[in-house]
Amino acid sequence: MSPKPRANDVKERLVAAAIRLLDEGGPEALQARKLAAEVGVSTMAVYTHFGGMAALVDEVARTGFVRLSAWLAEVGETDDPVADIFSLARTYRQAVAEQPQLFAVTFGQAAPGGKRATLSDLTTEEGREAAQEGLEAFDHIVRATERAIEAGRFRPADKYQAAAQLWSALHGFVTLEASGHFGAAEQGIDHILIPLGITLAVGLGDTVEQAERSTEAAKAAWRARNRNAGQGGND
Amino acid sequence: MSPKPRANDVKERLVAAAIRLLDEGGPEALQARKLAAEVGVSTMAVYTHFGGMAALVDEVARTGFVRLSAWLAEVGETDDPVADIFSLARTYRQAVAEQPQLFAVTFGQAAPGGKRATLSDLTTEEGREAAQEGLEAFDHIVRATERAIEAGRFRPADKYQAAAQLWSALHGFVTLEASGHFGAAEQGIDHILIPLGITLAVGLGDTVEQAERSTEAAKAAWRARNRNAGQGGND
DNA sequence: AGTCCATTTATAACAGGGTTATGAGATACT
DNA sequence: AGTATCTCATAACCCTGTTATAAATGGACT
Repeated sequence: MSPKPRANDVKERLVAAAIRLLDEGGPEALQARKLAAEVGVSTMAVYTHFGGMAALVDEVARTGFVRLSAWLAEVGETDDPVADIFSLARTYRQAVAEQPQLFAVTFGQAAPGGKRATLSDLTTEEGREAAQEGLEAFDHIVRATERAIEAGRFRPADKYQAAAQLWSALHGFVTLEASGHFGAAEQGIDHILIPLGITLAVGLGDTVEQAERSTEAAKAAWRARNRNAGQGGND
Repeated sequence: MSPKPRANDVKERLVAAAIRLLDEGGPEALQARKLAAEVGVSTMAVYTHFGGMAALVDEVARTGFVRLSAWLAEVGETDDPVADIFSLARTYRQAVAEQPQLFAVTFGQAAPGGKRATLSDLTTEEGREAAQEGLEAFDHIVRATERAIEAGRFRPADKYQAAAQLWSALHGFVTLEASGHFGAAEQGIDHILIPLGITLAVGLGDTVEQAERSTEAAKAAWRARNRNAGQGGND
């Protein structure tokens, strides 16, 4: 509705176009000339707004973290914190599965700039206040872990350390799956991710029975959510 | 001792130079002209021996898997399979910590070619025979897991699925640590990797006491191994 | 030994990227 | 209105992957 685009509207459109081209054509599609053509400006726009391709890619990576956080935020809290952890995991995996190229950049896998949002000493009292963008995603796991501890499902423990364990496992599974291991989608989830979640929950203090019940609860919540959202689930 | 280099000796020297430049200067140092200058040939060598930079990078990635496998193979088998799993994890992490750039390429994080050794359906009976290079590393984890199950430390389970859980967690920790999360080396190991290992072992059927004893055994073995090898441990 | 053929290699050019110099246009403020 | 600043298009520059071409090398066969 704006014939004359606003001042830094170009900036946002460049990032949007970058993500679009990235998803469609992979990292090689992230080219200044292609971006400029897509948005309808010259390559100079990249330099006036970002200073170079590296900074633009950094912004794309940051956007990935923001989207992941937003997605995880949509996972509400129920009275079963372990089920919530499963739901977070499923959502985390779903985000990466839907936009693998974007999150490959976000997780620093293809960023040429090399500068990535480091969470530094997340598990120590100190460096945690230096909360960057990426920390928000981790915080969702931390909070659910905290509730699991408070509810007695997990043994008393440092919530950050316990959450870091869950995050490591989840991130590893998602990364390996995105790299092509673990085969088709449902297979990886049913054969590895869910058993992995049960293993971790039990190892952190839950009972096998309760953990399995929580996976069923999370599955039901997932199905209900997809039905409402009307998303043609690709997994 | 060979004044005149053999025929495809250039090929090996190119890969060696690539790994050297990669470790020293990061992915940006992987340039045809720099490689050629380093080896003392023209850039044509890259094309006669590999067909292009993409294939050369693939070879570098493959070399990473080979080195990882070789390193894991050095971890012997003791009568404590859970301790062996800890030792494998420590070794896996050590390899990545010592050559982060190489394994960033190996794990497909920076490969522009996009073609990576996919392990496909590792957890199904079928696709496992299509054993690629990278499978050897995974096999070490599978075998240790199998022994843990046979020894009664882990509950009876599909060894591939259980090993895939361990691999996911380990790979996730290593990846996140290499990205700068989890802070300094010892911190990440003591605060996250070891507790994560205990959590997984317990979740798979081990007792807390036995799992903790195995971590101590693995620590002792690690110290003894570093003493003998005389490696100035950076972790 | 001499000749032929395949492979390897160097040189030089091409193509496609990121980046920069420069000036024109637009925008905002006085 | 005038001026300063920001934004952007044009055109060039440099660097990197790649390729065309021909020289050189080395082995195989007669």
